[in-house]
Amino acid sequence: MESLIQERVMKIRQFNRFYTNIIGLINQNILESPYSLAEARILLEINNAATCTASSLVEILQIDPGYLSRILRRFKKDGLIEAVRSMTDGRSQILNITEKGRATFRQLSDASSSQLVGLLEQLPQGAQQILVHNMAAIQYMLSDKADTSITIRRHQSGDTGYIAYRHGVLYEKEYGLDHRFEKYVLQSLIAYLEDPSKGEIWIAECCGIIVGFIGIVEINKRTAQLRWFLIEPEFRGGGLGRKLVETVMEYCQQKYYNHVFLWTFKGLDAARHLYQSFGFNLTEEKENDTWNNQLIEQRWDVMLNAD
Amino acid sequence: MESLIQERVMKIRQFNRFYTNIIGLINQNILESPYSLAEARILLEINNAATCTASSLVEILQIDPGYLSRILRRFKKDGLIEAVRSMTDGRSQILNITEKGRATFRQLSDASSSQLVGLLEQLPQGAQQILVHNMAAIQYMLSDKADTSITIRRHQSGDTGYIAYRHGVLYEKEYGLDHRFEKYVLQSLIAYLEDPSKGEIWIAECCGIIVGFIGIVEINKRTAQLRWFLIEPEFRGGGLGRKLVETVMEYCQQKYYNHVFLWTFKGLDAARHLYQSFGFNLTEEKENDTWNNQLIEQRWDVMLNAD
DNA sequence: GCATATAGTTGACTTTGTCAATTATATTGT
DNA sequence: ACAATATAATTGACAAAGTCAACTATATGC
Repeated sequence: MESLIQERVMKIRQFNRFYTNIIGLINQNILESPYSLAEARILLEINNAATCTASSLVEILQIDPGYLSRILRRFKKDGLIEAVRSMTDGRSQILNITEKGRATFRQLSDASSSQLVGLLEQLPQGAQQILVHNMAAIQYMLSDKADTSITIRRHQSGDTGYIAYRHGVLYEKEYGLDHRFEKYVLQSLIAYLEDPSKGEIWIAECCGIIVGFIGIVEINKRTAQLRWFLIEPEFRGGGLGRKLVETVMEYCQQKYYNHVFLWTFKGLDAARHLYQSFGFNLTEEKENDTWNNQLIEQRWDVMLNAD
Repeated sequence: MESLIQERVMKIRQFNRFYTNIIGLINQNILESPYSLAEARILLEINNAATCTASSLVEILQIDPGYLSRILRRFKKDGLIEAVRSMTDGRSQILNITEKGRATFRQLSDASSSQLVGLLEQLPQGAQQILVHNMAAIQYMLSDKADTSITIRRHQSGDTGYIAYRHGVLYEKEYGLDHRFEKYVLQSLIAYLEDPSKGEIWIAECCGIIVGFIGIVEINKRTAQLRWFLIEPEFRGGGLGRKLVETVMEYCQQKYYNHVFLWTFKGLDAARHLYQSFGFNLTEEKENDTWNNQLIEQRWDVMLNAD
């Protein structure tokens, strides 16, 4: 566990070194201009901000006030900005960009844009989109307002396909199951879609990505089968499984099912503990003869008290 | 089209500003140490490289030779590195990190690691993984050795689920189709999985991400139906559709199918042109009565010459 | 073996950034 | 009302970071 986070840290640091170079590359043309990186950054801020004072720049850009003062003096001398004393506070002065300043800013901006366009054009359209999307995801996750909690929602279009997709990929990797298992999962999902009112699917999402799911289908008025329970490997061991089973069991109570069962494979210790803690008992074991003879299937049942 | 790339450039620049701050945050503790960022970077390079000379550092780190020389002098004085004249080239000297240098490096490294651990620990395990994964993807796509070409492969476990998933999501968004359509797609996929030898699925991937697919199923010895043809919106208009249809048509020739047909929806002009260019003719039109009465379904057929 | 190239160093310099002191205005508590 | 304190912006003095050209020593090509 400790080495897992160390590995991630290593990868992030590697990315940081890599991306520092990329940023350096993109900023190169600014370094070739008569303005420094800091100056360009200041001009950008003055250009974009509605109202801007030296002290607000100090705060936003974490820059030394003295240093800033001199840069602003140069900007004024060059006619890029104008400073007018604030009406409400005689100490501070509002910084406004001039037409010339705007032009200069645009020039700097265009130069670094064309650098970026060059970088993007080496990628096909779709890959560009993926790149930008990945950046947005990183930005979101590292921003303080990121909601990295796991949310659970009901079924939406495409979910059944996604469930089959992840079952296919993960059960092949973990148990060597092939297309026959894939077909079996698809069939079970069709049974649900025949009459969605006779069942439900819950999808757990984190940062817009599906990280786990669970479902229930009615077998008869009092009996329901728990199905399609899967947590993405990276999200296991964090209590998400318990949360999903809880959600299902509550639903069953509401629907007055007094008997719930499920089929699983032998050997999943974490899952066994989870089922046991909800009162499930092992009721049947059989060798799997269609997908993989090594696998032992287990049936677990629980009776719910009417209360 | 032009504004699309401009928008991406804007987003990347925003990410760059954001990430520059993140990197600054992580490097903060190095700035608090008696070594500068550049010095830490140099020490890292000497520590990691098998053999290292001043000139190799100049090239890797793009640093001024004079500046580097002085930094190395200080490192030698502090006992962090040792320089021995190269056997093979009397001009250059091999830089070796000493035990003390390694300790110093580890200290700097640990400090910035702990900063990163703090950042990571605000995220759940799985989200950490997603973050690192996104970074790796960016790094891969922007590196010169990135293969951003689109590759086409055959069916693997999970693909049918993925096909259903994307159909469900995109056909709901684009045509408002609901779970009944989702079920229809699943059913068609099951028919394929019943006997995978009577059909085939091709998956187009870019940078490890599925960006489109197509399939074929045998109807009888001489007739096959083209199915599950979908290109992710961002990857449309780049010739991928043609490439996929081509792949299918070649397969049909090999299998001696002389008649291929498909069902599609009216109004997809790009698709119509594509089908026509492969010799397909519109043979049937009917209102769709199960999913959406607004939609007109079309059947297209083509006879292949035996050659 | 001479011209040229490369590895590394040094001196002189510019740019970039920091820190404390200073002036002018604003705010707060009594 | 006004003294104490806080904030906005500037300035001088300085330190750190980085650049450039000149220089020494060794290597390489013709």
